[in-house]
Amino acid sequence: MTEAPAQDRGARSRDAILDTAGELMARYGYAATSISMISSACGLPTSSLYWHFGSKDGIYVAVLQRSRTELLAALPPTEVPGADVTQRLDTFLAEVRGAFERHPHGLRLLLGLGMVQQDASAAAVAEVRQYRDALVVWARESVSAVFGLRDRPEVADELARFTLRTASGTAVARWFDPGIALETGPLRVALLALAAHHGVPVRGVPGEDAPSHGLTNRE
Amino acid sequence: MTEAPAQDRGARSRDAILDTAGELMARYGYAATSISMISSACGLPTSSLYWHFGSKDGIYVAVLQRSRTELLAALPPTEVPGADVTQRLDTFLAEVRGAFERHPHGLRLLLGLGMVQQDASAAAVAEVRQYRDALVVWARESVSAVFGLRDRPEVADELARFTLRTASGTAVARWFDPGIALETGPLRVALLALAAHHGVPVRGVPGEDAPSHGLTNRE
DNA sequence: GTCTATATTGGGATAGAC
DNA sequence: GTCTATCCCAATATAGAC
Repeated sequence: MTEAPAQDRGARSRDAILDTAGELMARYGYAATSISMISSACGLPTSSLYWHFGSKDGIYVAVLQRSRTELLAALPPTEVPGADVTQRLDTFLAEVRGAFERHPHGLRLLLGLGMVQQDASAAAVAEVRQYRDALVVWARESVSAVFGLRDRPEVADELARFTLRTASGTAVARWFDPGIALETGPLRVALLALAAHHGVPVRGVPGEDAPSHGLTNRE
Repeated sequence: MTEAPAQDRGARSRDAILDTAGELMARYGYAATSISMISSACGLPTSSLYWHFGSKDGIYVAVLQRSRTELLAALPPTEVPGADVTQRLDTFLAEVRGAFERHPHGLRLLLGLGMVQQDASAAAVAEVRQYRDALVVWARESVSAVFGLRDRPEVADELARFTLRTASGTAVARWFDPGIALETGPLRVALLALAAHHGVPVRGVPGEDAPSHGLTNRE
């Protein structure tokens, strides 16, 4: 048991490095996170970090890649089940809220590391953009499925942007107040109103209040 | 004319330092912006920076202070003129959009510098929070005036948070796409729907589409 | 794959002439 | 108030034993 299962040692160290690096970079940002911080936080010498990832930049790219993979896997599938719009919307929002809760690092990484431009390599910048793009595509397809917008791509775009802006803004607010959760209640009302505003058929038309499915999420 | 007007030299240098420091810190964040970067960008030696501000931290605090003052001065007053809700809302959103456009650094600074915690002094952290708090108070009072919510503070809180989340999220999106503007059109629809959802009397009740005042702001 | 030790650059900050 | 020159240290990165 103390004898590590053969060559797993390397993989476990790799994961440990990524864990602590992700944690620190999400908290302090890329530039403010030093190799020695990571090293002392995870217990491995700096040379091990370099052996595994080659450079600080390499660590950053690897952290982003893993975060992207995990977050996308945690996000609800773009084919949302449900009979009508409000049902699908509630399912969708509940899952988004859950993913946002369980993976607080994703957006933080994009925020803190997004400010790179200068010292980051081309690979790093590319990975940041890919992360962002993946979220945009996911959001567009999801709202498209929820509201049935296959033939109204501009509307799907607008709703997706709106959802992502809210999520990003909440991630920012979280810096000041770590306890803050994604407020799906107001977002729900807003998305339904926006859809209706564009003439998208919605059963629970605004005017009559939306039924509270226990999703109102006010403190 | 080449002879500087007496003792103004110092003040002009001070402003120049704050200008370039603000620019750089908004772009790269606090940690990634070095003294030498600022020095060579504004043409003054590092010793001048230290003479004026004492430390990198001092520069940061001064930048934040000035940005806060300027942004708050540029934001619309919390007493919004207008006969009915939609009129006041349109005025309000137009001014917010304008301020957001003309002062792109404010939120960027809060984002990039917000990630400080570790190397920033207590004064710096305090200034960040004061900046944030000032924006929160302004937003709350503004929406309160727009929607007439003096007796519904929780509703004013929710609308204010929602507005700020959207603005923050847009500031984040701007990192990837510098051209992006605050989308007041969807925000307008959302705020009206949220108000109506809470039973706040609104003349242009949702269901009948809101009149486009040329504010729809879709690309 | 992991360790100790180290090379080397660039960072923040200061001294002191002008 | 501004300049040149410099100190000190932390940061990235590498060498080579184990």
